[in-house]
Amino acid sequence: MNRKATALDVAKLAGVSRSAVSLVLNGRGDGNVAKESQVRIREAAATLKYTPNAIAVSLRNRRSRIIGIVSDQVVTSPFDGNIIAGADAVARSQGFVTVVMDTELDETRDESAVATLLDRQVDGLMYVTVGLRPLHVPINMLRVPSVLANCFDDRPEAGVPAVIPDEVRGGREAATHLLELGHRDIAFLAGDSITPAAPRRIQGHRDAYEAAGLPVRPGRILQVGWDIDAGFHGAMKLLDGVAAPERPTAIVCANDRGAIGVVLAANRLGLAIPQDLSIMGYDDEFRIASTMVPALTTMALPLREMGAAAMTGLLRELSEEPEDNDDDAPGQTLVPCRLVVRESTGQVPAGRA
Amino acid sequence: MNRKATALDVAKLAGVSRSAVSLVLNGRGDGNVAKESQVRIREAAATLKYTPNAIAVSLRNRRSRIIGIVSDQVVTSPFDGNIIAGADAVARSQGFVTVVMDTELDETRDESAVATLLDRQVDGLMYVTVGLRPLHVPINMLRVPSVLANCFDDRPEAGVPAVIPDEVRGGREAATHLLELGHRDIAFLAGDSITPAAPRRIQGHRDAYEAAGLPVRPGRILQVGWDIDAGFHGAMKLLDGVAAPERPTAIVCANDRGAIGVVLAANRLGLAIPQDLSIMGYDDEFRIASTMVPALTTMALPLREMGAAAMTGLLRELSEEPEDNDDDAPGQTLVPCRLVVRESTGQVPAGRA
DNA sequence: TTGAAAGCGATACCAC
DNA sequence: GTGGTATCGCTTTCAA
Repeated sequence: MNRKATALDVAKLAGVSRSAVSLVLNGRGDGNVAKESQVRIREAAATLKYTPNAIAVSLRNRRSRIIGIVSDQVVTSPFDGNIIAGADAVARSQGFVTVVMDTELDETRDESAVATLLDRQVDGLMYVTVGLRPLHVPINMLRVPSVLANCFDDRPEAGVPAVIPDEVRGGREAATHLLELGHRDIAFLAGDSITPAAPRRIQGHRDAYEAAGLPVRPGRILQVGWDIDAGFHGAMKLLDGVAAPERPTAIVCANDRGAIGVVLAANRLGLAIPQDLSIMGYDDEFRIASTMVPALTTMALPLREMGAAAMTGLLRELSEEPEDNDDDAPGQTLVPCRLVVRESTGQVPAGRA
Repeated sequence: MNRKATALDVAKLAGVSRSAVSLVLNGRGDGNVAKESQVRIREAAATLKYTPNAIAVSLRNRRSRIIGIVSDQVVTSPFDGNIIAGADAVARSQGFVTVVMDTELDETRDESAVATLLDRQVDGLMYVTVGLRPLHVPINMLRVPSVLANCFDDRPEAGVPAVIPDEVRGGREAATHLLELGHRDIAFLAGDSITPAAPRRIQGHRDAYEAAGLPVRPGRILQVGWDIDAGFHGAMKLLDGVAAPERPTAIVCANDRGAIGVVLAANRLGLAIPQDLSIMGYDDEFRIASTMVPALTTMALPLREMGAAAMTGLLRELSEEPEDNDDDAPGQTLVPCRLVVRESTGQVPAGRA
């Protein structure tokens, strides 16, 4: 198997021309090529293990069936890889291949990554980020159909459709879950105010309280950060040395890592979960939330769905392109989060309802 | 900017032929093209924002400057993404682009992923896995220069070079760190016996004891699994209801997640870390080990280095290929792990030395 | 020093 | 029905 077989090799072996080979192997044989020849061509292709040279096909057709994915740090970081997985699954199911380029958070590489991808004649582009955030869309992305996943254009005039999680609703449903368990004094350990996810989740939290006709107790919403130690210290501030009646009966964290910190703190203080304190995470991080002790109730981000939705929209745009109708501009698509109830949340302690 | 500029457009604008454009833009202008024309060509290229069509170049040169990366679940899972990051950095620095295809652990997709990549005319292939493991190398990988990262050929006759972490040494150095702190009764919560990492780390652990002339206490090596709950239950087995003199003074975990479980258990039992118990993780997982409370001492896997080493070797093979000399077959390259000392390990408690 | 021409491998139109 | 041929964009001889 020295060199790959070409269409010409197949044609020779089958005793026909390469045009015939092309037609038959692309399913347009009937009505153009004699049945008999078709069989011979297929046999020849099989014996030679012929597969078309995708590069040549791309050059000829001026489309590569490649979707370029630019990621800020999805590959490097442990987060949000399922966005790419979801996108790739959809792409693959339609005969597309995805090419991922990770800029490792170096924004100066954005344009060059897009340029490289464009030079490779990608048919479309997707930009994926770790964590919801505004994005300064690389100008060259506008040259081909594009979509944003987990981020949105920082210029209002937009133009590039975005698929993002419905964070407000997620925050609302998280709070609602706890309110339904009888909790009234719920603390919220948010990430930071820089990323849009935290304020949106907080907004949802407030919405839930409002819908229940209850006031959010002052000082119950703290922006502490996204890591284990942030959750730990935030929880200590809320719980350590505080008399039981003054303690929140539940803590919602900005993510599962923060929740780990809260559990760590609760363990140290001798508080039982969920009997003394209910704890919720956010993200449903793979093999973190489900394996915690106790297993974490959490709000799962719809990562796969987001990736799939973004890719589906992009591929649709690709196939519709000839018409070039902008009137169905999708703008932002909000994908709902999923509440996953496990063991870390329970009924409010007696006397605190 | 409707269609991208081609070499012909540049040639017209500069008033020369496309051959001249090609020569100049590929650095072989001197001695072939008049200085004056060279300037005009460069100017024309700049004004037209000309960049060569990579697809056409690939077809013509019969090499794509693309390295295909097949991953079992590196993209999807939160682990080991830095192998790809390290590999990509090296590839990019040499003008190559990497294309990642993730099979999501579906081995039946291995061959088709390789075939797809081969159809795209990749110049080389890399297979990357999450966690060290033997790999049934897809047969078609042998058609182009290839390399394995974090895995190794399950058939001894091999042929495909592999870059893997030096797990035995890692286990040894972890144990040595604790022995140097005076610990004599060290427990090892290993993952499972299916993946080769656990037994190798255990081997290193035993080696360290042997080198120190000490016996490993029976029952101190438990294979419990890789997750938080595994570490928790393993630790409870070792610690709960056990009198202080009979408790191990240190616990080494197969990974950082297990260590989280051990800390959780220790907190519940009222044991202070590291005063009562030293705990070590393994992996130095991003924003886990460093943000734990207390911050975890851990054995960092050399992920970036592995990826970089694998890609460096692969690219070298690509450039050497003409000679086709197998005599420098690299076989397996072992990359050392890095001990990261933080707060979870300390001197052995008084009286337990 | 320059430009014309031959491919790289596949597709699709158009005569036959 | 069939096969010749132009074309995609670029590189690289080879004449002029």
